[in-house]
Amino acid sequence: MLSQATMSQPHGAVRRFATVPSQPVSLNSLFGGQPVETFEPGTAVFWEGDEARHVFEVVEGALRIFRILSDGRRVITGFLYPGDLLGVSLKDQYLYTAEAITRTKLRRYEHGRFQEEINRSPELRPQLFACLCDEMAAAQDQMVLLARKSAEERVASFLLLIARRLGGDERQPVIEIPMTRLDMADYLGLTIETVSRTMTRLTNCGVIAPSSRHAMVVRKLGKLAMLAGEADAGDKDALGGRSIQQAVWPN
Amino acid sequence: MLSQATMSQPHGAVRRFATVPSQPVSLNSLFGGQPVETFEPGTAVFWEGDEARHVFEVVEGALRIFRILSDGRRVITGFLYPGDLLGVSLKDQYLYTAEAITRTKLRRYEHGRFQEEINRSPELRPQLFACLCDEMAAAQDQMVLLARKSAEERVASFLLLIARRLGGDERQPVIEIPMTRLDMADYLGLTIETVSRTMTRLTNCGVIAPSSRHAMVVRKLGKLAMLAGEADAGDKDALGGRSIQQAVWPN
DNA sequence: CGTCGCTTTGATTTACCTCAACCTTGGTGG
DNA sequence: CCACCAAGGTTGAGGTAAATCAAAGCGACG
Repeated sequence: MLSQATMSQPHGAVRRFATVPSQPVSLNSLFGGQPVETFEPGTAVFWEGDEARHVFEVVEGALRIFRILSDGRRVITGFLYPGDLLGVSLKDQYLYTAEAITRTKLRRYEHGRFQEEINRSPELRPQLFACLCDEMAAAQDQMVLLARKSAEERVASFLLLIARRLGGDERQPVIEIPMTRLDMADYLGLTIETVSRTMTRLTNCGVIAPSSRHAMVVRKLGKLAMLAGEADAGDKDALGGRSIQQAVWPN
Repeated sequence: MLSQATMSQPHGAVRRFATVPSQPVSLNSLFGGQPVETFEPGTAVFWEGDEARHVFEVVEGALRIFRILSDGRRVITGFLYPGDLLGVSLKDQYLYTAEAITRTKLRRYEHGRFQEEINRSPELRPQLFACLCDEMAAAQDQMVLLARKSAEERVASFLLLIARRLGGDERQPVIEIPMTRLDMADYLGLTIETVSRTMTRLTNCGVIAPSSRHAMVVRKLGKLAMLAGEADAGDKDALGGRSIQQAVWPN
């Protein structure tokens, strides 16, 4: 819904679409001429295993990217927002399904031509490379979350990610959560019940204050960061910087 | 980076160092002229947060790639073997620590020059791109494993990955496992005890037969694949192919 | 106003973790 | 050559976080 972009997320691409100055060639500007296509909530843009014919740019809305195990277990490997690119990872088949969460608008670019453009432009290449690296970094964060974090830390990490993404630097950001509890659960490797209980607990602690089912105010951003287990911890607002290695830490 | 890439499905590119034909320019051939450096078991090649000055090629041995949470929890995000590249992922800081598991030999390339070479060569570029994509695919497999698989499925998946990697197509591959149980546990998001118990169970079922602490024979590859929960399931030998889209599929 | 999908809350179960003891292996030195 | 030791690995008993099972609350929409 909101049109801000940038959050290194699996499959995402970063890049701010809205505020492109026009002259400089950016990845997103590539899509400028393409017609906008609309996808209703719950509809798939493509399926895992489909031949990978296009690259997409998210113009508006939100999508989930997921894979499904043979017995139905679903794993959401990422969410996409305006400005993100979709389907860049090549191979000749898509390796995940992409589905619209809200009503979503996309621009499409033929895969081969996309590759050509990238190849041709020495400006675009490093941008794409940087995108992939952000994506890789996000994937690693997610592996850390899934491998070693508790339910509370997972939910807190998720909310924090969203808050930083579209809450900007505000101390008590209002955040929109377009996805359902089931989406969150499948992203965080939990069940809906556990997600729900954890959110309730966060509410009772005064860390968050829900305004509707899909929106809330983060009242204690610093506390949320602490709960997320990311070692930045400062009580007020965290500096986005990835702070590393402090083996021992009070607080 | 290119860390866990190799572990998944050899997409061909950049893999195996040994079988490079010599004339054609390959990513690995770039490192040809560089001197070989040796790292003793347990020593770090670089630390998370270090300024990313070099890209490395693994010539011999095995490494672990990991991150550590503030309270000491460790997550191994990948293992590297001969032919793999390390540190490709840019940013200006390494975002994980790389440590030798066995005595390891590496070749080093200065980061900036590596970038230049890549930029210059229209042959190398797609190779690097393919590498990153393999890596991304592997990261996603790992997310699926961590988010939704049981302990048994995790261990089975891990053994299967190794078996396919260095066991070739044999039906009862002999596999070497250079890492300790703790490494496996931190890679699979489990504890050593659970890994140990699970391996014992697999042994009792006749699926594997340990020959030493760090080597074993996989006696029932098909069964292992089934236990790994990867939907290939066939009772005999699985076709390495990634089977996809089972949304609706009798199997 | 009733129905349907999503969410919350509660009671119970369970897979995995934790704690603790013991066993194996490989290296070292007497 | 064997006794000893330390590090890594296995096995067992018990605890717990999260899953599962079950029931109700809450909106939105026809």
